[in-house]
Amino acid sequence: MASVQQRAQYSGDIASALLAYYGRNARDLPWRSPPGTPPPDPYQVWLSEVMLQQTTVAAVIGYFENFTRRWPDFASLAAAEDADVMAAWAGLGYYSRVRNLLKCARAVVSDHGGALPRTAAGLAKLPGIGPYTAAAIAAIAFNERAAVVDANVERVVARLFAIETPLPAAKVEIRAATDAITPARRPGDFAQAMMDLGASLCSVRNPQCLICPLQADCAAQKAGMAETLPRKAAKKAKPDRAGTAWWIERDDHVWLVRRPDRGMLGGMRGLPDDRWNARADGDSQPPFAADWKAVAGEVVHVFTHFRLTLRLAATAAPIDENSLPPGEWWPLKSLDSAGLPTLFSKAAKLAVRASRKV
DNA sequence: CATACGTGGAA
DNA sequence: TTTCCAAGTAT
Repeated sequence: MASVQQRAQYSGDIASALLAYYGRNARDLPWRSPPGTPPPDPYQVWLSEVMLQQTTVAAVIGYFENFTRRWPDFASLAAAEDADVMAAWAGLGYYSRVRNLLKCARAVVSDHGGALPRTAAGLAKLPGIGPYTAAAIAAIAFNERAAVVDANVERVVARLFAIETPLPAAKVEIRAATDAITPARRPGDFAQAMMDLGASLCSVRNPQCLICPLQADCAAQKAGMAETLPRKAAKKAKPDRAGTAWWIERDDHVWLVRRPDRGMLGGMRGLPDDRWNARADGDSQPPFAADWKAVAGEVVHVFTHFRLTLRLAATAAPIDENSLPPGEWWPLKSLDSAGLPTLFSKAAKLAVRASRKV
């Protein structure tokens, strides 16, 4: 296998071939500027990169449009109400991202004069910005020659250099190889081109090597092993958990709570529940004594590391306000704007549907 | 280094 | 139906 030093002499060819490909095939995305043109607004680069963490382009586009319309810059986002921003993020997942998004916007305004730091090292000190996002913003918005390594780039680079070490152990080697082929000119276009390539031709399954612009440079293609790279450790099985949520209804309103900042769906609105979690079932204890009736049906929801079966129990009897957990009455007719994460959105639909039948 | 942390689409 | 996994970060 070629050393990183030996690889470096090929970097110009790889970058040139890739940038030429990008010039013809770049996807037109709302947070992008066309290939070879001045960089986009750093605020939009940052917002899109955070939204795109572990999230598909298709899922992000609508959220990006909504956020930039409501909060077009750091100042407006920093001044927004937490609950409004959290609700606008609902459904996108990984909710620590939106908590850190607000922290970051406020830090930019209060500690950085309203503008992002212009280097990857400076960016990486901000909440929610790790090694990938720092490098991506620095390269795309500020033209820094930073090595941008996401899952797409890991796959492309592992194949280019036939790196057979399994992930995550291979990360150090992959990052060095990425750095060696990253050009000083147009590093942002190069990074986005690598990610576009990984998202299209250099896919996990059935890579289209025969029409790949880097085919001539690809060691894995030469060895006939492209589809087998990168190697990864096997995944663990997801445990099954069960829990109960409590549907408390009065005068066409339902009682919603705000979840603790830490842990699952942290900081988001939700139905009161019996504290189910990844390690244990809920305790089935209702928040107060009442005539609880099981709602027909259940919600099955799959999280990253466990599968939850959520049952629903409802009460509409006269309710002692003092016995309710901290929360708020939410009008049933505007439940869509409550910003419920998908688990509770499913549960609410179940409850509403069941009550209509009765 | 391992684990917690969402969601929906594709095969 | 099941499995994989996507522009990762924080701890």
